[in-house]
Amino acid sequence: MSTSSPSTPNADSNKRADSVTMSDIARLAKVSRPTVSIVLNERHESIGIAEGTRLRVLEAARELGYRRNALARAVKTGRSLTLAFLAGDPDIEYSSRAFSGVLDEAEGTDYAVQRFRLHDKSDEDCKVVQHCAERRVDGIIVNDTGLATATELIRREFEPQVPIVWLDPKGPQDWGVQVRPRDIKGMSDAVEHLVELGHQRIAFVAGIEGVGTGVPRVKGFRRALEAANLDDSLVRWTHWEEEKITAALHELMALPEPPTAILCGSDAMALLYLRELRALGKNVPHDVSVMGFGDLARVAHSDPALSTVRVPYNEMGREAVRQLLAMLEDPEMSREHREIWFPTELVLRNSTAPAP
Amino acid sequence: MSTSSPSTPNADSNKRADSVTMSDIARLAKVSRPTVSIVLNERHESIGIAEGTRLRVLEAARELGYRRNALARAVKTGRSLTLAFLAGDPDIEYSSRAFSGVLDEAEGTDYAVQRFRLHDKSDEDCKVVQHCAERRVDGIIVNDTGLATATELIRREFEPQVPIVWLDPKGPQDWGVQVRPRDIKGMSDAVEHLVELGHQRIAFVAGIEGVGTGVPRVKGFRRALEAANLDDSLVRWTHWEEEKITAALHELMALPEPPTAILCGSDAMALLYLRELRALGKNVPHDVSVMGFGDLARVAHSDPALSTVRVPYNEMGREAVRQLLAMLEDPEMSREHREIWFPTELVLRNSTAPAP
DNA sequence: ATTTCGTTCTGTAGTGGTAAAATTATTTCT
DNA sequence: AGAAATAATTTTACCACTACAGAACGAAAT
Repeated sequence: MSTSSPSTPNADSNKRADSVTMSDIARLAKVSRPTVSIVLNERHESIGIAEGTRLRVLEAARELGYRRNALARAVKTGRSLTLAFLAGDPDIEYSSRAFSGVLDEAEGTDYAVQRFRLHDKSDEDCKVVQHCAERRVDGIIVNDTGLATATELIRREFEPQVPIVWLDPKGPQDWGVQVRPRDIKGMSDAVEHLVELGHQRIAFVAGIEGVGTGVPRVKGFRRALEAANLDDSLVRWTHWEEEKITAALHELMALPEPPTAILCGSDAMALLYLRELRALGKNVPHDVSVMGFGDLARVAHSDPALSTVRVPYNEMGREAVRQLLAMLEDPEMSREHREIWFPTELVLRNSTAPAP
Repeated sequence: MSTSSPSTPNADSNKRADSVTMSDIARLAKVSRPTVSIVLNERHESIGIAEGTRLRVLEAARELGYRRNALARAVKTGRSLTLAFLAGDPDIEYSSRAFSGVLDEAEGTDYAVQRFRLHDKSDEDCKVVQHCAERRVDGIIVNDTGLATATELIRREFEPQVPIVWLDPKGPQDWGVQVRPRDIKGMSDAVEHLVELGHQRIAFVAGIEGVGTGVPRVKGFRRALEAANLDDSLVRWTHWEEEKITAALHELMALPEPPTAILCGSDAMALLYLRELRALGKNVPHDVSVMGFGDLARVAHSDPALSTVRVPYNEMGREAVRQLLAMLEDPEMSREHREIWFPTELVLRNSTAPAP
């Protein structure tokens, strides 16, 4: 047998440095492995372990520098103590703020968070979702999925086994647990603020017609203007392309009776308009008031500082985790269809002023 | 094939997550469990499985909707196929850009990424690091650790078992694999640019003296000014507090011979100065040139658009993963002390102009 | 026909842990 | 003191999977 073994040098280097196991502790503390398990998981309340033994095990664990093996544990218990956060690129502020909230809330629990990136391209997303499934995550938070196919993909893969929370999903959805901002209310608050300032001609420039956050925001816009008996015809859809966004502004300002206030579908758009209006020789806020939506960190430092509607992404991320944990506690909760609404907040800075 | 009955193979959900296992496939395909393992892991090249058997297993797996259990696999193989990314808050753009690169590069491999948050508070970080250790991650990327204690904590926990890559560590470090930007070169490039524009009085406002990124950047600043035979005395340290940053600007501009160009330790500071200089009635860039450092996404849209030094965080994140994977391939590499330097790039926009 | 060989597959024994039943040790009660 | 009750451990089994030795089989070589 050992006469002609191929001399591969993988004899010991191939094996990963094997860490300390419960068996090692058991040997040192002169107890059985399950005893170690009971002690280290603090199940001695219900099982009963002599104090002396307990301390001996603890001491042995400390001495050997033992770290629990969450993987092995997960195999047996069927719970990986891992949550998945599926979203687009991490350097988009909306999703990173939500993610920050997720980490906030996950901290202090035993859950770790795995980050997966969605692409809105169904074949790549399919792989990501499978990858996620193979990890046996206990719960899933999905943020920022524009594509209906991804939604369906995720649903098919995980429902009803794995609880899912939809964080600010882009469209309406008649199933699952959803955490959403009160976009309608947020926008109508913004309109009311402008109306109070005496504005009569108010425009709203949104993203893609009929899709995403624009829909409820336009609804809020129209609702508030109707309530104030004002013209709600100044809605423009732009597809988020910078040229089209700029074109929309130029078109509005070239109107015989141009708007005295412009609401933007996003903060990014509002920042662009601040610059663009300056280029047009308009003073914000004295000639035109501008408001954004979202309250990105940077809009507090624009010039003028942007008035906007704060969407509490961070808190929403926290809530998503809370919901998930509740569903893990009580599987019955997973079956319910729930929508949790988060209030937005009017943030008034210097880009809004009384109508000229 | 497509006429398979929609019969659910496992009993009603009395048990929590009873997913399909290899045993189920083995039963259906009438082979043993190891055979299934060989087929599904595509080890048939070296083991040898008849094509008919292989297809039968594959078909059975498809029919049952099998998903590999990465956890169980990890327990046996000792590799979790998971990387950890330790950093501060995810909504800091620097770290989220690096994280984006990490995800870019991890995609397409079998590795998933777990995100842990560091706090620069040693007791909380200690818990995080332990948590991370329990997950048996295969490799670790650490970004943005200001505190030396965290560095030491991580080192003690994981070295030399688990390969670590330090992504833009804040201080010098004589061990481990480090991925760093060429701060010195970046700053001296910036100075050279200003010198070419005819500036003679150039100031640099940095963060905390002797700590972090300010150190190499000041070095680059001094080096370039010396080379140009210019005064390098206009260095100010501010501790990153907004009032102190502003105070530094006022102090500089009140000088008998105020600087005609100001280099900032960060983009955020530069944006603040843009606003502050406008308030002082100065025109940027005609009266004063301003440059940032980092190239945050938003500085392209400031007014004027900020000239800055791009730090390729995304690419650095990618490199960190590549380094980690290389170390996992060849454990010998983990022992080396390596520094990988990434070139910065001068990004010239509209906040710099010839000296008045 | 026997040996040799290679392919294809299975049996067995892990991996590190947990759960529950079974066993042993220690009290308590009569 | 002996039985019963209780506490403290251990034994056994299992989780889903992988590694490896070796068995079963047929084909080629002798």
